[in-house]
Amino acid sequence: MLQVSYIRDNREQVLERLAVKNFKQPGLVDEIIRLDNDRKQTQSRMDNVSAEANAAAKQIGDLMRAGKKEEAEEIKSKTGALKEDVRLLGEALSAIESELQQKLVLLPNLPHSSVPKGLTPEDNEVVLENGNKPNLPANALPHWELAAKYNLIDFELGVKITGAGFPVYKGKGAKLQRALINYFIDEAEKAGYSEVIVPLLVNEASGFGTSQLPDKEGQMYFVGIDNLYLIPTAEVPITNMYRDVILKADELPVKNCGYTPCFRREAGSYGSHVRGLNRLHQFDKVEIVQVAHPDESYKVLEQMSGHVQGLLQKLGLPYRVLRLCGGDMGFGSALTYDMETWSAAQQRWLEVSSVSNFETFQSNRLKLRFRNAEGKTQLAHTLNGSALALPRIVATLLENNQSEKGIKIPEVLVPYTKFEWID
RNA sequence: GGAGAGAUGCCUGAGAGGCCGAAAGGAUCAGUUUGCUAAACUGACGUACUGGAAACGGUACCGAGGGUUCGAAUCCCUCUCUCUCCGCCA
Repeated sequence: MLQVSYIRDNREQVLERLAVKNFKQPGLVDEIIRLDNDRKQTQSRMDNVSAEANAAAKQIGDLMRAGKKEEAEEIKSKTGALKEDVRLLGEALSAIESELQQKLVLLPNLPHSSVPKGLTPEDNEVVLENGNKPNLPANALPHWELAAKYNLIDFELGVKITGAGFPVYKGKGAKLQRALINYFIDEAEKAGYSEVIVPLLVNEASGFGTSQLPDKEGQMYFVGIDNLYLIPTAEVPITNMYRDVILKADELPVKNCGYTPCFRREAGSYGSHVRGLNRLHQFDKVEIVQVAHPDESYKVLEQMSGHVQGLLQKLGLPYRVLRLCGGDMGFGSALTYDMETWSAAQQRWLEVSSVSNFETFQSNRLKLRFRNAEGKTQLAHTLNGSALALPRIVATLLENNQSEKGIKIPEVLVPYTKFEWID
Protein backbone atom coordinates (compact mmCIF):
# COMPACT_ATOMS: atom_id res chain seq x y z
CA MET A 1 0.00 0.00 0.00
CA LEU A 2 1.37 3.39 -0.96
CA GLN A 3 1.61 6.10 1.67
CA VAL A 4 -0.88 8.89 1.22
CA SER A 5 1.68 11.49 2.19
CA TYR A 6 3.94 10.24 -0.59
CA ILE A 7 1.12 10.38 -3.11
CA ARG A 8 0.33 13.95 -2.06
CA ASP A 9 3.91 15.12 -2.37
CA ASN A 10 4.69 13.29 -5.60
CA ARG A 11 1.48 13.28 -7.57
CA GLU A 12 3.06 13.65 -11.03
CA GLN A 13 5.65 11.01 -10.43
CA VAL A 14 3.09 8.60 -9.03
CA LEU A 15 0.95 8.94 -12.12
CA GLU A 16 3.93 8.48 -14.39
CA ARG A 17 5.09 5.36 -12.53
CA LEU A 18 1.62 3.85 -12.43
CA ALA A 19 1.50 4.22 -16.19
CA VAL A 20 4.57 1.99 -16.47
CA LYS A 21 2.55 -0.66 -14.68
CA ASN A 22 -0.31 -0.06 -17.11
CA PHE A 23 -2.53 0.93 -14.24
CA LYS A 24 -6.04 1.41 -15.56
CA GLN A 25 -7.54 3.89 -13.06
CA PRO A 26 -5.17 6.85 -12.71
CA GLY A 27 -8.15 8.95 -11.57
CA LEU A 28 -7.88 7.19 -8.21
CA VAL A 29 -4.82 9.23 -7.39
CA ASP A 30 -6.69 12.50 -7.31
CA GLU A 31 -9.64 10.92 -5.56
CA ILE A 32 -7.29 9.73 -2.86
CA ILE A 33 -5.78 13.17 -2.44
CA ARG A 34 -9.23 14.70 -2.26
CA LEU A 35 -10.38 12.17 0.31
CA ASP A 36 -7.28 12.77 2.36
CA ASN A 37 -7.99 16.50 2.35
CA ASP A 38 -11.47 15.74 3.60
CA ARG A 39 -10.03 13.45 6.18
CA LYS A 40 -7.65 16.06 7.51
CA GLN A 41 -10.29 18.73 7.66
CA THR A 42 -12.84 16.53 9.39
CA GLN A 43 -10.25 15.18 11.76
CA SER A 44 -9.14 18.61 12.81
CA ARG A 45 -12.70 19.84 13.33
CA MET A 46 -13.43 16.82 15.46
CA ASP A 47 -10.23 17.32 17.43
CA ASN A 48 -11.22 20.90 18.19
CA VAL A 49 -14.69 19.97 19.36
CA SER A 50 -13.25 17.14 21.43
CA ALA A 51 -10.80 19.52 23.02
CA GLU A 52 -13.67 21.80 23.96
CA ALA A 53 -15.67 18.93 25.40
CA ASN A 54 -12.64 17.68 27.32
CA ALA A 55 -12.10 21.13 28.78
CA ALA A 56 -15.74 21.36 29.83
CA ALA A 57 -15.65 17.96 31.47
CA LYS A 58 -12.57 18.92 33.37
CA GLN A 59 -14.16 22.16 34.52
CA ILE A 60 -17.22 20.29 35.72
CA GLY A 61 -15.03 17.98 37.73
CA ASP A 62 -13.19 20.88 39.31
CA LEU A 63 -16.41 22.71 40.18
CA MET A 64 -17.97 19.60 41.66
CA ARG A 65 -14.99 19.08 43.88
CA ALA A 66 -15.13 22.71 44.95
CA GLY A 67 -18.80 22.18 45.82
CA LYS A 68 -20.05 24.62 43.22
CA LYS A 69 -22.78 22.37 42.04
CA GLU A 70 -24.93 24.90 40.29
CA GLU A 71 -22.17 26.24 38.10
CA ALA A 72 -21.26 22.71 37.20
CA GLU A 73 -24.83 21.94 36.19
CA GLU A 74 -24.87 24.98 34.01
CA ILE A 75 -21.83 23.84 32.03
CA LYS A 76 -23.22 20.34 31.89
CA SER A 77 -26.25 21.56 30.07
CA LYS A 78 -24.05 22.98 27.34
CA THR A 79 -22.09 19.80 26.66
CA GLY A 80 -24.93 18.03 24.90
CA ALA A 81 -24.39 19.91 21.66
CA LEU A 82 -20.66 19.25 21.72
CA LYS A 83 -21.29 15.58 22.22
CA GLU A 84 -23.57 15.46 19.26
CA ASP A 85 -21.01 17.28 17.11
CA VAL A 86 -18.29 14.84 18.05
CA ARG A 87 -20.57 11.96 17.22
CA LEU A 88 -21.48 13.32 13.79
CA LEU A 89 -17.93 14.28 12.91
CA GLY A 90 -16.75 10.87 14.05
CA GLU A 91 -19.22 9.15 11.78
CA ALA A 92 -18.20 11.33 8.86
CA LEU A 93 -14.57 10.67 9.59
CA SER A 94 -14.87 6.90 9.63
CA ALA A 95 -16.84 6.97 6.41
CA ILE A 96 -14.10 9.01 4.76
CA GLU A 97 -11.37 6.85 6.19
CA SER A 98 -12.89 3.64 4.98
CA GLU A 99 -13.45 5.05 1.51
CA LEU A 100 -9.88 6.26 1.46
CA GLN A 101 -8.63 2.86 2.54
CA GLN A 102 -10.73 1.10 -0.09
CA LYS A 103 -9.25 3.25 -2.83
CA LEU A 104 -5.75 3.09 -1.46
CA VAL A 105 -5.54 -0.69 -1.58
CA LEU A 106 -6.39 -0.59 -5.27
CA LEU A 107 -3.13 1.15 -6.14
CA PRO A 108 -0.29 -1.21 -7.00
CA ASN A 109 3.25 -0.47 -5.96
CA LEU A 110 5.23 1.96 -8.07
CA PRO A 111 7.78 0.25 -10.30
CA HIS A 112 11.44 1.11 -9.85
CA SER A 113 12.96 3.41 -12.46
CA SER A 114 14.77 0.48 -14.09
CA VAL A 115 11.55 -1.42 -14.81
CA PRO A 116 10.91 -1.63 -18.56
CA LYS A 117 7.56 -0.65 -19.96
CA GLY A 118 5.55 -3.44 -21.40
CA LEU A 119 2.43 -5.52 -21.13
CA THR A 120 3.27 -9.19 -21.51
CA PRO A 121 6.06 -11.64 -20.63
CA GLU A 122 7.50 -10.99 -24.09
CA ASP A 123 8.36 -7.49 -22.94
CA ASN A 124 10.49 -8.69 -20.05
CA GLU A 125 14.13 -7.79 -20.31
CA VAL A 126 16.69 -10.58 -20.40
CA VAL A 127 19.39 -9.45 -18.01
CA LEU A 128 21.73 -12.36 -18.52
CA GLU A 129 21.96 -15.95 -19.62
CA ASN A 130 24.28 -18.45 -18.06
CA GLY A 131 25.29 -22.11 -18.48
CA ASN A 132 25.24 -24.42 -21.42
CA LYS A 133 22.04 -25.75 -22.85
CA PRO A 134 22.56 -29.48 -23.27
CA ASN A 135 22.04 -31.08 -26.66
CA LEU A 136 19.81 -34.00 -26.01
CA PRO A 137 19.25 -36.83 -28.46
CA ALA A 138 16.04 -36.79 -30.45
CA ASN A 139 14.49 -39.43 -28.25
CA ALA A 140 14.96 -37.43 -25.07
CA LEU A 141 11.95 -37.59 -22.77
CA PRO A 142 10.05 -34.82 -21.01
CA HIS A 143 10.15 -35.06 -17.24
CA TRP A 144 6.66 -36.54 -16.85
CA GLU A 145 7.73 -39.50 -18.91
CA LEU A 146 11.01 -39.80 -17.05
CA ALA A 147 9.09 -39.64 -13.78
CA ALA A 148 6.99 -42.57 -14.91
CA LYS A 149 9.90 -44.49 -16.38
CA TYR A 150 11.91 -44.37 -13.16
CA ASN A 151 8.87 -44.46 -10.88
CA LEU A 152 9.67 -41.12 -9.27
CA ILE A 153 6.36 -39.32 -9.32
CA ASP A 154 2.84 -40.69 -9.57
CA PHE A 155 0.49 -38.05 -10.88
CA GLU A 156 -2.46 -40.42 -11.24
CA LEU A 157 -2.23 -41.47 -7.63
CA GLY A 158 -2.36 -37.85 -6.58
CA VAL A 159 -5.50 -37.41 -8.63
CA LYS A 160 -7.09 -40.31 -6.79
CA ILE A 161 -6.18 -38.97 -3.38
CA THR A 162 -6.86 -35.30 -3.98
CA GLY A 163 -7.08 -34.14 -7.58
CA ALA A 164 -4.94 -32.89 -10.42
CA GLY A 165 -1.88 -30.95 -9.39
CA PHE A 166 -1.17 -32.89 -6.20
CA PRO A 167 1.50 -35.40 -7.18
CA VAL A 168 2.79 -38.28 -5.09
CA TYR A 169 6.57 -38.49 -5.00
CA LYS A 170 8.00 -41.99 -4.63
CA GLY A 171 11.32 -43.71 -4.03
CA LYS A 172 14.22 -41.71 -5.39
CA GLY A 173 11.75 -39.06 -6.47
CA ALA A 174 10.79 -38.49 -2.83
CA LYS A 175 14.41 -38.58 -1.72
CA LEU A 176 15.35 -36.03 -4.36
CA GLN A 177 12.71 -33.66 -2.93
CA ARG A 178 14.12 -33.92 0.56
CA ALA A 179 17.65 -33.58 -0.72
CA LEU A 180 16.86 -30.37 -2.57
CA ILE A 181 15.04 -28.90 0.40
CA ASN A 182 17.91 -29.63 2.76
CA TYR A 183 20.48 -28.42 0.28
CA PHE A 184 18.67 -25.15 -0.29
CA ILE A 185 18.21 -24.55 3.42
CA ASP A 186 21.86 -25.27 4.13
CA GLU A 187 22.96 -22.91 1.40
CA ALA A 188 20.67 -20.18 2.70
CA GLU A 189 22.03 -20.58 6.21
CA LYS A 190 25.57 -20.32 4.83
CA ALA A 191 24.47 -17.01 3.30
CA GLY A 192 23.34 -15.77 6.68
CA TYR A 193 19.62 -16.54 6.64
CA SER A 194 18.25 -18.09 9.79
CA GLU A 195 15.81 -20.86 9.34
CA VAL A 196 12.24 -20.72 10.55
CA ILE A 197 9.42 -23.21 10.39
CA VAL A 198 6.17 -21.34 10.11
CA PRO A 199 2.44 -22.07 10.02
CA LEU A 200 0.99 -23.18 6.70
CA LEU A 201 -2.32 -21.52 7.42
CA VAL A 202 -2.59 -17.81 7.97
CA ASN A 203 -5.29 -15.42 9.10
CA GLU A 204 -6.75 -12.53 7.20
CA ALA A 205 -4.49 -9.92 8.76
CA SER A 206 -1.45 -11.78 7.47
CA GLY A 207 -2.93 -12.08 4.01
CA PHE A 208 -3.50 -8.35 4.03
CA GLY A 209 -0.02 -7.59 5.33
CA THR A 210 1.78 -9.10 2.37
CA SER A 211 -0.95 -7.91 -0.05
CA GLN A 212 -2.56 -11.20 -1.05
CA LEU A 213 -5.76 -9.75 0.40
CA PRO A 214 -8.02 -8.14 -0.48
CA ASP A 215 -8.53 -9.15 -4.07
CA LYS A 216 -6.50 -12.27 -4.56
CA GLU A 217 -8.66 -14.56 -2.42
CA GLY A 218 -9.37 -16.63 -5.48
CA GLN A 219 -5.79 -17.74 -5.69
CA MET A 220 -5.63 -19.17 -2.20
CA TYR A 221 -7.30 -22.16 -0.62
CA PHE A 222 -9.58 -21.00 2.13
CA VAL A 223 -10.63 -22.91 5.22
CA GLY A 224 -13.93 -21.23 5.84
CA ILE A 225 -14.84 -22.92 9.07
CA ASP A 226 -11.84 -21.31 10.77
CA ASN A 227 -11.37 -18.34 8.47
CA LEU A 228 -7.83 -19.30 7.51
CA TYR A 229 -5.95 -19.34 4.23
CA LEU A 230 -3.46 -21.98 3.07
CA ILE A 231 -0.27 -20.16 2.25
CA PRO A 232 0.55 -19.65 -1.43
CA THR A 233 4.15 -19.00 -0.43
CA ALA A 234 6.24 -18.88 2.76
CA GLU A 235 6.62 -15.17 2.09
CA VAL A 236 3.28 -14.65 3.82
CA PRO A 237 3.96 -16.17 7.25
CA ILE A 238 7.66 -15.26 7.31
CA THR A 239 7.17 -11.61 6.42
CA ASN A 240 4.23 -11.38 8.81
CA MET A 241 6.48 -12.37 11.67
CA TYR A 242 7.48 -8.70 11.55
CA ARG A 243 3.99 -7.24 11.40
CA ASP A 244 3.57 -4.43 13.99
CA VAL A 245 7.24 -4.54 14.82
CA ILE A 246 9.65 -1.66 15.32
CA LEU A 247 13.19 -2.86 14.75
CA LYS A 248 16.39 -1.20 15.85
CA ALA A 249 18.49 0.12 13.01
CA ASP A 250 21.32 -2.24 13.89
CA GLU A 251 19.02 -5.23 13.61
CA LEU A 252 18.76 -4.63 9.87
CA PRO A 253 18.95 -6.47 7.63
CA VAL A 254 16.83 -9.27 9.06
CA LYS A 255 17.35 -12.46 7.09
CA ASN A 256 15.13 -15.51 7.31
CA CYS A 257 14.70 -18.62 5.25
CA GLY A 258 12.17 -21.37 5.45
CA TYR A 259 10.92 -24.43 3.71
CA THR A 260 7.17 -24.85 3.25
CA PRO A 261 4.78 -26.50 0.90
CA CYS A 262 2.86 -23.90 -1.07
CA PHE A 263 -0.77 -24.13 -2.10
CA ARG A 264 -2.20 -22.39 -5.11
CA ARG A 265 -5.57 -22.81 -6.67
CA GLU A 266 -4.31 -21.76 -10.10
CA ALA A 267 -7.87 -21.48 -11.26
CA GLY A 268 -8.20 -21.43 -14.99
CA SER A 269 -4.76 -22.61 -16.04
CA TYR A 270 -4.87 -25.82 -18.01
CA GLY A 271 -3.33 -27.19 -21.15
CA SER A 272 -0.11 -28.72 -22.38
CA HIS A 273 2.09 -26.07 -20.77
CA VAL A 274 1.00 -27.15 -17.35
CA ARG A 275 1.75 -30.85 -17.75
CA GLY A 276 3.69 -32.78 -15.20
CA LEU A 277 5.49 -30.59 -12.73
CA ASN A 278 5.11 -27.40 -14.71
CA ARG A 279 2.21 -26.15 -12.62
CA LEU A 280 0.91 -27.68 -9.41
CA HIS A 281 -1.60 -26.89 -6.72
CA GLN A 282 0.81 -28.02 -4.05
CA PHE A 283 4.55 -27.71 -4.34
CA ASP A 284 7.63 -27.34 -2.17
CA LYS A 285 9.72 -24.25 -1.93
CA VAL A 286 12.50 -22.75 0.12
CA GLU A 287 11.98 -19.04 0.52
CA ILE A 288 14.41 -16.31 1.51
CA VAL A 289 13.11 -13.12 3.10
CA GLN A 290 14.87 -9.94 4.13
CA VAL A 291 13.82 -6.83 5.96
CA ALA A 292 16.24 -4.14 4.88
CA HIS A 293 17.12 -0.51 5.40
CA PRO A 294 15.63 1.55 2.56
CA ASP A 295 19.09 2.75 1.53
CA GLU A 296 20.30 -0.81 1.21
CA SER A 297 17.37 -2.64 -0.29
CA TYR A 298 18.50 -2.62 -3.91
CA LYS A 299 21.91 -3.85 -2.93
CA VAL A 300 20.13 -6.57 -0.98
CA LEU A 301 17.99 -7.42 -3.99
CA GLU A 302 21.13 -7.99 -6.06
CA GLN A 303 22.58 -10.16 -3.29
CA MET A 304 19.45 -12.26 -3.22
CA SER A 305 19.49 -12.58 -6.99
CA GLY A 306 23.14 -13.61 -6.73
CA HIS A 307 22.29 -16.22 -4.14
CA VAL A 308 19.63 -17.77 -6.35
CA GLN A 309 21.93 -17.75 -9.35
CA GLY A 310 24.64 -19.40 -7.29
CA LEU A 311 22.28 -22.27 -6.53
CA LEU A 312 21.46 -22.73 -10.20
CA GLN A 313 25.14 -22.66 -11.10
CA LYS A 314 26.03 -25.23 -8.48
CA LEU A 315 23.25 -27.45 -9.72
CA GLY A 316 24.66 -27.07 -13.23
CA LEU A 317 21.42 -25.76 -14.71
CA PRO A 318 21.39 -23.33 -17.62
CA TYR A 319 19.37 -20.30 -16.65
CA ARG A 320 18.53 -16.77 -17.52
CA VAL A 321 17.53 -13.78 -15.44
CA LEU A 322 14.66 -11.55 -16.46
CA ARG A 323 13.81 -8.11 -15.29
CA LEU A 324 10.03 -8.11 -15.37
CA CYS A 325 8.28 -5.41 -17.30
CA GLY A 326 5.62 -3.24 -15.74
CA GLY A 327 2.77 -5.32 -17.07
CA ASP A 328 4.13 -8.67 -15.88
CA MET A 329 5.10 -7.58 -12.36
CA GLY A 330 3.24 -8.49 -9.24
CA PHE A 331 0.90 -6.01 -7.60
CA GLY A 332 3.14 -5.20 -4.66
CA SER A 333 6.56 -5.34 -6.23
CA ALA A 334 8.80 -2.43 -7.17
CA LEU A 335 11.32 -4.57 -9.02
CA THR A 336 11.26 -8.28 -9.76
CA TYR A 337 13.83 -10.60 -11.22
CA ASP A 338 12.60 -13.93 -12.48
CA MET A 339 15.01 -16.80 -12.87
CA GLU A 340 14.22 -19.40 -15.48
CA THR A 341 15.95 -22.67 -16.21
CA TRP A 342 16.19 -24.14 -19.68
CA SER A 343 14.24 -27.33 -19.93
CA ALA A 344 15.99 -29.14 -22.74
CA ALA A 345 13.40 -31.79 -23.41
CA GLN A 346 10.52 -29.33 -23.46
CA GLN A 347 12.61 -26.75 -25.29
CA ARG A 348 11.34 -23.94 -23.11
CA TRP A 349 12.25 -21.76 -20.16
CA LEU A 350 10.69 -22.59 -16.81
CA GLU A 351 10.36 -20.04 -14.04
CA VAL A 352 12.03 -21.38 -10.90
CA SER A 353 12.43 -18.24 -8.83
CA SER A 354 11.12 -14.76 -8.46
CA VAL A 355 13.03 -12.24 -6.38
CA SER A 356 11.36 -8.96 -5.51
CA ASN A 357 11.86 -5.75 -3.64
CA PHE A 358 8.58 -4.46 -2.24
CA GLU A 359 10.13 -1.33 -0.81
CA THR A 360 7.57 0.01 1.69
CA PHE A 361 4.52 -1.44 -0.02
CA GLN A 362 4.19 -4.34 2.37
CA SER A 363 5.76 -2.66 5.38
CA ASN A 364 3.19 0.12 5.23
CA ARG A 365 0.46 -2.48 5.58
CA LEU A 366 2.45 -4.48 8.08
CA LYS A 367 3.45 -1.45 10.15
CA LEU A 368 6.95 -2.82 9.95
CA ARG A 369 9.27 -0.05 10.96
CA PHE A 370 12.73 0.63 12.28
CA ARG A 371 14.16 3.47 14.29
CA ASN A 372 16.34 5.60 12.05
CA ALA A 373 19.39 7.69 12.85
CA GLU A 374 17.22 10.57 14.06
CA GLY A 375 15.43 8.20 16.41
CA LYS A 376 12.23 8.38 14.39
CA THR A 377 10.25 5.41 13.17
CA GLN A 378 10.50 4.75 9.47
CA LEU A 379 9.07 2.05 7.24
CA ALA A 380 11.56 -0.69 6.39
CA HIS A 381 11.83 -2.38 3.01
CA THR A 382 10.80 -6.00 2.54
CA LEU A 383 12.20 -8.39 -0.02
CA ASN A 384 11.72 -12.03 -0.79
CA GLY A 385 12.66 -14.66 -3.28
CA SER A 386 12.34 -18.33 -4.01
CA ALA A 387 15.58 -20.18 -3.36
CA LEU A 388 14.23 -22.27 -4.87
CA ALA A 389 10.87 -23.67 -5.94
CA LEU A 390 11.32 -27.40 -6.39
CA PRO A 391 9.05 -28.77 -9.12
CA ARG A 392 10.55 -27.07 -12.13
CA ILE A 393 14.04 -27.59 -10.76
CA VAL A 394 13.23 -31.27 -10.61
CA ALA A 395 11.76 -31.12 -14.11
CA THR A 396 14.87 -29.49 -15.51
CA LEU A 397 17.23 -31.74 -13.60
CA LEU A 398 15.52 -34.87 -14.85
CA GLU A 399 15.32 -33.70 -18.43
CA ASN A 400 18.73 -32.10 -18.79
CA ASN A 401 20.66 -34.81 -17.00
CA GLN A 402 19.12 -37.81 -18.73
CA SER A 403 21.25 -40.24 -20.66
CA GLU A 404 21.17 -43.89 -21.56
CA LYS A 405 22.73 -44.72 -18.21
CA GLY A 406 19.97 -42.92 -16.33
CA ILE A 407 19.70 -39.53 -14.72
CA LYS A 408 22.82 -38.06 -13.19
CA ILE A 409 22.44 -36.30 -9.86
CA PRO A 410 24.45 -33.05 -9.60
CA GLU A 411 27.52 -33.49 -7.42
CA VAL A 412 26.44 -30.96 -4.79
CA LEU A 413 23.29 -32.97 -4.16
CA VAL A 414 24.88 -36.38 -3.79
CA PRO A 415 25.70 -35.88 -0.09
CA TYR A 416 22.00 -35.23 0.38
CA THR A 417 20.49 -37.88 -1.90
CA LYS A 418 23.14 -40.50 -1.06
CA PHE A 419 22.87 -41.76 -4.62
CA GLU A 420 24.51 -40.56 -7.83
CA TRP A 421 22.16 -41.96 -10.42
CA ILE A 422 18.52 -42.48 -10.92
CA ASP A 423 18.46 -45.62 -13.01
C1' G B 1 -15.66 -29.51 23.53
C1' G B 2 -16.85 -28.24 29.31
C1' A B 3 -15.47 -25.05 33.79
C1' G B 4 -12.72 -20.98 35.71
C1' A B 5 -9.08 -16.78 35.49
C1' G B 6 -7.07 -12.99 32.76
C1' A B 7 -5.53 -9.21 28.61
C1' U B 8 -2.22 -2.09 30.94
C1' G B 9 3.88 0.92 27.75
C1' C B 10 10.24 -2.96 25.67
C1' C B 11 9.45 -6.42 30.32
C1' U B 12 7.34 -7.16 35.37
C1' G B 13 3.39 -4.77 37.49
C1' A B 14 0.11 -0.84 40.16
C1' G B 15 -4.48 1.44 38.99
C1' A B 16 -11.19 0.40 40.97
C1' G B 17 -15.22 7.02 37.52
C1' G B 18 -12.24 13.32 37.17
C1' C B 19 -5.76 14.80 40.26
C1' C B 20 -4.11 8.85 34.56
C1' G B 21 -0.86 8.62 28.63
C1' A B 22 -0.96 5.98 33.02
C1' A B 23 2.77 4.62 39.78
C1' A B 24 6.96 1.63 40.93
C1' G B 25 10.86 -1.58 39.55
C1' G B 26 13.70 -3.65 35.60
C1' A B 27 15.79 -3.04 30.65
C1' U B 28 17.72 0.66 27.25
C1' C B 29 20.08 5.45 26.01
C1' A B 30 22.79 10.11 27.54
C1' G B 31 25.53 12.48 31.38
C1' U B 32 28.18 12.82 36.36
C1' U B 33 31.42 10.18 39.55
C1' U B 34 35.28 6.41 39.09
C1' G B 35 42.38 3.55 37.68
C1' C B 36 39.37 -0.66 34.74
C1' U B 37 34.94 -3.62 35.57
C1' A B 38 31.01 -2.99 38.76
C1' A B 39 28.15 0.24 41.64
C1' A B 40 25.91 4.97 42.75
C1' C B 41 23.60 9.47 41.20
C1' U B 42 21.00 12.76 37.45
C1' G B 43 18.15 12.95 33.19
C1' A B 44 15.66 10.82 28.91
C1' C B 45 12.63 6.96 27.50
C1' G B 46 5.15 4.51 23.77
C1' U B 47 2.48 4.91 18.97
C1' A B 48 -0.43 7.40 15.35
C1' C B 49 -2.92 11.59 13.20
C1' U B 50 -2.69 16.82 13.28
C1' G B 51 -1.13 22.44 13.99
C1' G B 52 3.67 24.94 14.07
C1' A B 53 9.96 27.11 11.02
C1' A B 54 10.83 25.67 15.91
C1' A B 55 9.73 25.92 20.95
C1' C B 56 5.53 23.80 22.08
C1' G B 57 0.35 22.40 21.39
C1' G B 58 -4.45 19.53 20.06
C1' U B 59 -6.73 14.62 19.37
C1' A B 60 -6.90 9.32 19.73
C1' C B 61 -5.05 4.78 21.71
C1' C B 62 -4.62 0.57 28.55
C1' G B 63 -6.83 -6.81 23.55
C1' A B 64 -11.07 -5.27 19.56
C1' G B 65 -15.93 -3.15 18.87
C1' G B 66 -20.24 -0.99 21.05
C1' G B 67 -22.87 1.26 25.44
C1' U B 68 -23.69 4.19 30.23
C1' U B 69 -21.77 9.19 31.94
C1' C B 70 -20.66 16.15 31.66
C1' G B 71 -16.25 12.77 32.24
C1' A B 72 -14.14 5.63 31.36
C1' A B 73 -7.86 1.91 31.70
C1' U B 74 -11.63 1.81 35.72
C1' C B 75 -18.91 0.38 35.13
C1' C B 76 -22.13 -2.64 31.36
C1' C B 77 -22.60 -5.70 26.67
C1' U B 78 -20.46 -8.43 22.46
C1' C B 79 -16.24 -10.52 20.24
C1' U B 80 -11.10 -12.19 19.97
C1' C B 81 -7.02 -14.12 22.23
C1' U B 82 -4.04 -16.15 26.40
C1' C B 83 -3.55 -19.09 30.83
C1' U B 84 -5.27 -23.10 34.44
C1' C B 85 -8.21 -27.57 35.22
C1' C B 86 -11.17 -31.54 32.81
C1' G B 87 -12.16 -34.32 28.17
C1' C B 88 -9.96 -35.87 23.42
C1' C B 89 -5.35 -36.55 20.97
C1' A B 90 0.14 -36.78 17.31
